[in-house]
Amino acid sequence: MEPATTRRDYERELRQAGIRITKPRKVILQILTGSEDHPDAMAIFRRAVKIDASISLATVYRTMKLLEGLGAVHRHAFEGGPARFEHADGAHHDHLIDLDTGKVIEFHSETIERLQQQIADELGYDIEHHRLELYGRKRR
Amino acid sequence: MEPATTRRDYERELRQAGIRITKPRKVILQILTGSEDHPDAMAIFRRAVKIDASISLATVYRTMKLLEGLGAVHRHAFEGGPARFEHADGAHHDHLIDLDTGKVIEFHSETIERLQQQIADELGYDIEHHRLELYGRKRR
DNA sequence: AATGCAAATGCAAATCGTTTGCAACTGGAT
DNA sequence: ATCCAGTTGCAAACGATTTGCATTTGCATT
Ligand SMILES: [Mn+2]
Ligand SMILES: [Mn+2]
Ligand SMILES: [Zn+2]
Ligand SMILES: [Zn+2]
Repeated sequence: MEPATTRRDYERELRQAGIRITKPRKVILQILTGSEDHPDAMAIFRRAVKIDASISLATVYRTMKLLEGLGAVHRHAFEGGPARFEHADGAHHDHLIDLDTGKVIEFHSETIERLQQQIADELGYDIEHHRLELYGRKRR
Repeated sequence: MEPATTRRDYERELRQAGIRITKPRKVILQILTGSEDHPDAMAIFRRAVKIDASISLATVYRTMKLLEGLGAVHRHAFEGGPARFEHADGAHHDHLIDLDTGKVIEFHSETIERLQQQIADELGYDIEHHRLELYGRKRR
């Protein structure tokens, strides 16, 4: 049977956007698509250095900005820390951040999404994007 | 008739929290309670200097942190810019940011709030606080 | 396979928003 | 009026991110 979703081919996408596939970009894309967490630039950099020791942090930042512009990654600015990233594969979701562990849990509510639309409608706005973050602690 | 809501007396609150009412704090509180917008530290500083030319930006930052800790102000980290503040008087609300003008529009949905609770419940979490920001443009 | 050149890189320095060390200065309790 | 811990202004430090620039590299062209 077929996989439920086809994985995006980011290198193809970059190429057809007229952007060069360089070694650092290959490495960073590989890290991004191979991770299911939300690493920050420094974490991506550390992982990248293991694959290609010559990569610089500046290039990680430049690449994240490039990929964000192409819609290939999402940037999150959770409270307190540096920006964190995730590949833009997969469906939209929002985040619950565990204040004790820093763990990020993904969730999605179609109802909330609809209500957001409705609110924007009533205010005469079109939503470009939004951000819903819940900060909490495990109940015990 | 009485006003619908009684305005908080921040100076009293500070005093009873064992915190000194200094001149810079008076000025900053006056600015905060007298504003209905969401100024950043530099904007607060500029307004403060007009009232007392000796105030420093460092004190604005220190005071904002102090007031935030006391629950007297809320800090927002909207996309792109520096942190912005508003006094914590009034009821909870979320924000719609106009991407063209930077204008911040407040809204509230009891239904969304309830759904957030429900989601956290199902994930076994207690929400400490949350952040819902809509970024959009005026429909035309 | 060699050439050419704009695009991309690494490095270090710069920038931005925010925080902090420290000596001088109050607020407010006595 | 005195006292002293809390608070201030200043400048320097900070962490995250961006940028200038000389060098390297992808890749389109021969
Ligand atoms: Mn996610
Ligand atoms: Mn508000
Ligand atoms: Zn959402
Ligand atoms: Zn809310």
